[in-house]
Order: sequence, then C-alpha cells, then structure tokens
Amino acid sequence: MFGERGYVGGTTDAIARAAGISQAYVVRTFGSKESLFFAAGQRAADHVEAVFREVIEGFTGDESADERERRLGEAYGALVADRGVLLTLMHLFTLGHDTVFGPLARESFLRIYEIVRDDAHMSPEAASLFFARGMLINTLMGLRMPEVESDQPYAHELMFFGLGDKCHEIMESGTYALADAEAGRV
Amino acid sequence: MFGERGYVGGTTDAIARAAGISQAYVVRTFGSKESLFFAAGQRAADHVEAVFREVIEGFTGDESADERERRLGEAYGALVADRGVLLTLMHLFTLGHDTVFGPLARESFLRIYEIVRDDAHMSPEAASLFFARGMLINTLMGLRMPEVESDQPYAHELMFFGLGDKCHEIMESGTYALADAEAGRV
DNA sequence: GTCTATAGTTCGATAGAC
DNA sequence: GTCTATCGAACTATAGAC
Repeated sequence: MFGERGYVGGTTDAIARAAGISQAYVVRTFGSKESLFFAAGQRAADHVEAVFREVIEGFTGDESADERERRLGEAYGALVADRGVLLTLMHLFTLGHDTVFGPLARESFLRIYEIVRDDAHMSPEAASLFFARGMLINTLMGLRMPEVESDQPYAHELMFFGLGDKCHEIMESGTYALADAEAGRV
Repeated sequence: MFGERGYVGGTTDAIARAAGISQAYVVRTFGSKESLFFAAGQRAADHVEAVFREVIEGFTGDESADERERRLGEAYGALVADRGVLLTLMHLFTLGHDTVFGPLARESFLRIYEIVRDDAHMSPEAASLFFARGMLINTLMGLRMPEVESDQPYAHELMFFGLGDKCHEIMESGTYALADAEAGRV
C-alpha cells in the first residue's frame, strides 16, 4: 500500500482493509503510522540488501566485471515482480526532507550502494550506472509503464533497455492487483 | 511544495502560506487541488521539454553523438538548481496508478523521451541511459543527498557521476529554502 | 489478540462579506 | 480579487469491551 500511495497517501484504513483487519489494530500493532512506515522502509531495504548479498556470495572470484554486473542486474529485475519493495523504497527516497525518514532513506540507499561498490567490487562508473538503471526501472514501475507498453513503442524500448530480453517475462510475473483491489480509488 | 511533499502531502494550506495568500483563495483560483497539481505537473514537464528543445535548436547538425548527449546532460544539470521542477515530476511519476494523473505522467515522460530520441537523434541505448542518469539525479535530490555529501564519500561519488565535475557548483546554486521555511515540519 | 466506537485533528471546499 | 469563517469528510489515535 505504501508502495502505491506513498507515506501520506497510504492510509492506515486502506492498509487494514488490504490486510483484512481493523484500522485500530493496525495502529495498535505498530504504535503509530510513522513506526509502521519506518518498519516497511527498513524491511524493503533489508530485502534488497539480502538479495544482493546472496548474489555476491555466489561469486567465485574470477567473474569479469561485466558478469558481476549482469548477475546483480538480473537479481534486481527479479525484484520487480514484487512491486511493493521497489516502489516503497522509491517513496522513501522522496522523503529526504523529513527529520525521521530522511536519515533512514539516505542510510538505506548508501548501505546498498556500499555493498555494490565494496562487496561486488564494482567500479564507481559501473556502480553509479547500475543504480541509475535501477532508478529508471523504479520510475517505470511507478508510471505503470508496463501496462501501456504494447501501445507505445518507446515505452517498450525503455522497458527492454531496463530489464533486457526478459522484460516481458519479468513484467508479467508481477501485479498491482492487491493494491488495486483493496484501495478505494483505482 | 508538491516537489517536496508530493500530491497528497502538499496541502493547499501549506501552498497558500508559501504564496502568502489564503488557503481558500488557492482552491478558488484553481478550482480544486487536483486541478492545481495537474497544472503544476504539466508546467514542470513543459519546462523540461522547452529546455531540451532549446538545446536541440542550437545543434548545427555535425555534433557527435557524445557531444549531443553532453549538452543535453548539462541542460538537465542546470534544471537541478530549481529542485521543484524535477521533484514535482518525480512525484508525478509515482502516480501511474491514478486514473487522472497516471495518463498525464506517462504522456509527460514519453513526450520528453521522444524529443531526446527523435529530435536529438540519440540511439535507444544512449537515450535510455540518459534517462536512467536523470532518474538517479532526481532520486539523489529527493534524498537530499547533496546536503550530507561532504560526510559520505560514496554520496559525493554518486553526485559526481550524476552531474560531472560541476556537481558542487550546480548543487550550491539550488536550495530547498522555500519549502523548508514555509512548511510546518522541516 | 482483536474488535467497535469515538475522540481530536487536519484537510479540501464552500459561503458570503468587502 | 481576496479574505474570514465554517462545514463535512477523512484520517490517526485512543478507550474500552470481549
């Protein structure tokens, strides 16, 4: 829900309805909406971190730089299937001005960047380009570009260069159904 | 204000205070908050489009592909000085699910992409990479990464590869002061 | 652990004066 | 054109029952 509507727009009522519980219980369980979003942001960043660490642990040490980047990119593409993770992070990354979420947002972003730089041993050029592609993918998800892709040649082109030749497979594996079904306004 | 807080978070009251007018007058002038954000999103996209068109009109026709990309990138870097434009667009791009703002968001994004592809004659690879870098810059703005950049070597690295050797000059030319001063919560 | 009911606040929009 | 005042809806959080 936060991935779809952001922090302010993701009401505890909509979250409760999606979870099939009462609004009061959502607040009571997490203490406040702020704590809930903080936990959701942390969880999303932890998930991306874990996925990257798993890929890196699979390295033998004699992969080329291109091969390391390819494998991390493939893992990121797989994350697209769960829209919520990447879109929640994207919303967190717009909260740099916030005294509570700003520090979490910057720490989360830099923590993952450090893993790519230090553990995956990617060069500054390669790492920044890797993150740039990731942010483009996030943006295309937020735009729901995959849904209109068939009508727009350039939309397809962007998805293709973001996700490679598996873009159709990846896109069709994910869905926004939960957020759509439970939210008032589609 | 919308660039800082997004559509839902940017209240008409905060907008009114920043503009030095009454909340009722904001709503009355634009009809509704929805119309106001729609106009703000259109204006931001129009501005980016106009900046790119101006750069392209300056082409003589015998620039290299790298040179065309360099000049467009420089123009985008200059846009960073006015945080509001790029951050408002970034928030618009998270509203793909919305029946009103979703079409506007996709049209705005693709309109600018078409200009880069067709008028600036950039290849699919170069254009998608150019947009990827742009989305990374937007994200770093949203994170307010420039403000902590001096403490974090990797934050500096990201800014540098996003904006080039002019990153300090560009960053210092912009400010979030307006949104900070007028909004309740900093 | 989970609910209903509701208090208290904030927000967008309207009414009406000047 | 612009304001003050205010209404009704939506939202977070709390109280209290089971």
